[in-house]
Amino acid sequence: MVESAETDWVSRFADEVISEAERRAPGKPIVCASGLSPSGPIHLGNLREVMTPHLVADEIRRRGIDCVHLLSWDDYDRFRRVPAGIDPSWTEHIGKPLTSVPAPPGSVHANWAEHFKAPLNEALEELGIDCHGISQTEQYTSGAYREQILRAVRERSAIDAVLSRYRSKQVEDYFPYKPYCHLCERDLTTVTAYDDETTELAYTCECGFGETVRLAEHDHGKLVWKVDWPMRWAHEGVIFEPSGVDHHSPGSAWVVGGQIVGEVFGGRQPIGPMYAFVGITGMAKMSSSKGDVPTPADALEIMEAPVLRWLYARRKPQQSFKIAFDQEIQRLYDEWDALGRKVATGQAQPAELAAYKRAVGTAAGPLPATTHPVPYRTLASVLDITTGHAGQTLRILRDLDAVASLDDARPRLDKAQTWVDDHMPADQRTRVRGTPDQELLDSLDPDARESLRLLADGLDAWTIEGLTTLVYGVPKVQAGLPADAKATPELKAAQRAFFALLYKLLVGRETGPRLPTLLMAVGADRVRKLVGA
RNA sequence: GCGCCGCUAGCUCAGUUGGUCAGAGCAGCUGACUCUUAAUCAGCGGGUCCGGGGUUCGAGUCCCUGGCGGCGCACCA
Repeated sequence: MVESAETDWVSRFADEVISEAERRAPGKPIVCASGLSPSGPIHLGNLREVMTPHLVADEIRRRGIDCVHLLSWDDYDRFRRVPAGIDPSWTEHIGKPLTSVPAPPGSVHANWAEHFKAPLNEALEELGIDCHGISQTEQYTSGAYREQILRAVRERSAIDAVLSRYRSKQVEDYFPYKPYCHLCERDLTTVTAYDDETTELAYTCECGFGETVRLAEHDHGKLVWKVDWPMRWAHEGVIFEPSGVDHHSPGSAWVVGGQIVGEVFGGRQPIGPMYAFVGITGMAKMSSSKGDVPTPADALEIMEAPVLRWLYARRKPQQSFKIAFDQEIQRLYDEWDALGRKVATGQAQPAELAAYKRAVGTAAGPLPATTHPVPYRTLASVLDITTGHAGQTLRILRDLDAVASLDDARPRLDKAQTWVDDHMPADQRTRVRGTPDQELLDSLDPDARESLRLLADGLDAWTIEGLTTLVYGVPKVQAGLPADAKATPELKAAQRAFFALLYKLLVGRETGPRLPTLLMAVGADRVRKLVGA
């Protein structure tokens, strides 16, 4: 399954990761990692956190090298704030681990963290991303990190020294471990004493509770983020883990972590590219109504998994890009189909080919594809005018592109349907008139009336091709020209005028979807009624 | 204050370790199809690679320095 030398960014990282892994941990499976906090919806920007290591891990696997992709769920992080739209009573949970906070009202999930993990896990499945989830709640509460915690606490002055290099205001009594209160579950605790010999730790909580525990057997707290992250690098032996730009400033987690991992945990910082943000276009409707940003699941509602993978694979991590929820998606799909044709005929450039292969499948095999991929813009147009009516849709698609059954056009057809329903701009939507525009009909001159009668009389030619000939032919007949007359400027003008009249009568606008398709979708009887015949 | 990213044809972007690197797609223009409509096809791209220095035989491609745009950090995650 090893492909010829692919020179894209994924391949280059894979090269680097493989050789680095041989130096650091020869013979062991290579570890790539992602980390996500399920504090809210996991959006498309967060997907880069998973997609980037996935692509690299997948490339490594394609080369036949053992590789694991860990997904650390920071579900032991504190619940920081109640998002807009959630019952204000959730305020009482602020400070608790995300796994100890009740899920939003109406959720079927056990707690806040699970509620937001579930949809992402489903999306990852659909995207063919194979990774191993690790719950930090389970890790911390099972004592998996106990040695590392003791080590960090023992070395707290060293950690403090690293952090002070970047701090603008100094802190007193730095302590890298935060206990969750045993009474109220929250982290409003303050460590008041610690004995390095006995590991006895005393804390008080804002709720009034206080106690002394032995850290060596205490599994109810966590290392602060800037220590937690490097601890995990060392603990898991992570070789590759990207992170967002927000972690790459001086004093930020990536920077201080790189020093702490070695000085405190005896490990090494992973190879870790910085990735830029992922933007969105055309989500006015959703973001305003739902009050949040689109998720991978939202994207997968309107585009197939390979296309979404392609967006992340074609751009280098440090390059920002936008995901289209507006009409741009049609252009995107055109580009995608064109790339598919180039690949099929061997015309694709090496980097294009690499991105394409990463998009359509993984080391485990190809992802589901649409058997008969009709252009997305065609699907959108057809679904718009048929309003999703299956029989009409099939009739038109069969005539248009020899689609044998709607299933052949799926799942792309379903994605386009969702796009039309949820994202197609209202001003582009086609609304076939319910009743004739009597005022307009009454104002028509004899020539125009004649043209409509000719159209109505010719509607028996009930195929796309027949209707095409008909609509172009009516003005010719009126001009006394034969049906196969060559187009002249005058004739073209007449045709355009005729089309405009039909659009006006059928959809109330000067323009619209191609007439043959529109006529077919509207149906002969209704067309006759609307043109007053 | 510190720092990161970007700035290449109208738009979106490709351009591995410096040497056919000045490119692609879209838009646009021209033309074809009995078809100038929101679904077709073919042809057409000389743009100061943000500006200014420098290194080099040679720099979008490295260094320095200005500019513009986007973003981040110092307390927390």
